[in-house]
Amino acid sequence: MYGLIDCNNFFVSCERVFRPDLNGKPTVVLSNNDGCVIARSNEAKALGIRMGAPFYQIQELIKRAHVNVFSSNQTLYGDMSRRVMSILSQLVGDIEVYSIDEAFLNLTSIPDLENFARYVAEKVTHDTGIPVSMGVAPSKTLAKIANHFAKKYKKYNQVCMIDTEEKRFKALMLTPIEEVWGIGRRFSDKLKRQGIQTAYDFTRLDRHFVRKKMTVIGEQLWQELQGLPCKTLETEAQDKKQICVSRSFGYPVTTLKGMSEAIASHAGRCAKKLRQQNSYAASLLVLIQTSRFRNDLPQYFCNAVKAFDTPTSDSMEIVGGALEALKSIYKDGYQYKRAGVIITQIVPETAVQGFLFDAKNRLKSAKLMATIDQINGIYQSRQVRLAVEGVGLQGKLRQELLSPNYTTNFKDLLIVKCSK
DNA sequence: TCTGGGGTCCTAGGACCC
DNA sequence: TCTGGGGTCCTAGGACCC
Repeated sequence: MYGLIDCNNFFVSCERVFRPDLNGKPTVVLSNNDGCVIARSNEAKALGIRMGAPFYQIQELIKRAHVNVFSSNQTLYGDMSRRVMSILSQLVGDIEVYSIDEAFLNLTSIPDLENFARYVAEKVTHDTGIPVSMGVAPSKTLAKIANHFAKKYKKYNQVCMIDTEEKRFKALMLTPIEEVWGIGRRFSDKLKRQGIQTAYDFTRLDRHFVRKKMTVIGEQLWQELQGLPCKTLETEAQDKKQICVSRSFGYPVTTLKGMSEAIASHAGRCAKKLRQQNSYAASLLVLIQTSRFRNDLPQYFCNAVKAFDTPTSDSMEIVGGALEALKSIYKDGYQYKRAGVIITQIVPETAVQGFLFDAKNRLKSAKLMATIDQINGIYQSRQVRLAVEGVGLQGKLRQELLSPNYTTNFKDLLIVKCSK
């Protein structure tokens, strides 16, 4: 059996741990640049605030209903996530960290499953302050559905089990097809046109028909919903096949110098992530864009690829390559809104193919990078970086409603006062 | 004025090989 | 008139996830 544990309204819950006065009050968390809503408390959902709603469009409602608003504090959420996952690892052993707020658990051979699941959920909430829901079922896809019920209906008291055929049928019939994990907009529209409304209807389709229309992915889904597990638990973090850092700017960028700083900084971050998984990259892509929402301004979307003769993880080479690519596509006269760097053709350390005419002292560069990473590791920051990266992203982001880094910065530690 | 960021997998089709 | 058969690798595009 699989368990899926999922933190409720995660980003909002993180803020509430340190601001208990917000419990019961409508609260939302915004994306980068305070652009749109990416997390909502139940009270905010009840007000009709949509996921992804642009912030400026709901200003009035926010004021009228006294909604509490936060900028994205990824440092805080990342740290809270780490705490949740570490408790889960201690209790279960076999876990797959699926996203910042979700994990699959291997619950095979646990005797009193329901009580155990309840204990895990309560323990996480007790130790971190984050409310969670747990779904338990014979496949990951069914565990997702069970989790959904646990979250939606209070009577489940955090835990929903799909452990009999009767419960499975009932759950499938109550699940609209578009809510199934792995069915997005396109497939749900297509299926509905064929009269498929629920997950149950989907399981009644002919297997070969599903395979033909929705590839192996659809076929796997079909089997998982029957209670036949196809997706296994991936307990080891896999190396990334591509690494991407991209950001929208808080304010338009109109100069090559400004754009170079952003690209250099993104490339530097990519290189650091690449070294963290001990990999090397043979190619990167730089992209720059104007705002697609500004029809009144001239638009320009462009990207360029830079290939390396020898796969590298050296920040100087990667940043240099990215800037070279940028120069080949940059044009004056536009208000740029977004820039990004994507590293591709990633190979592990053991599979690096050398280049016959390579003139670079790779040993020396590796030592330098290791030293930089070590220094930055101590402070959990990027204090040491290339000068071309400038002051980095912080100056270009808009984050007007940022909460303190309660758990990662001494200056932001809460002070508890004892009253006499 | 103002609309996020980072990933994965699969398939079809083109280029190329013998 | 008629134009093989079997493969690999790469990329673009589609679909999906949180």
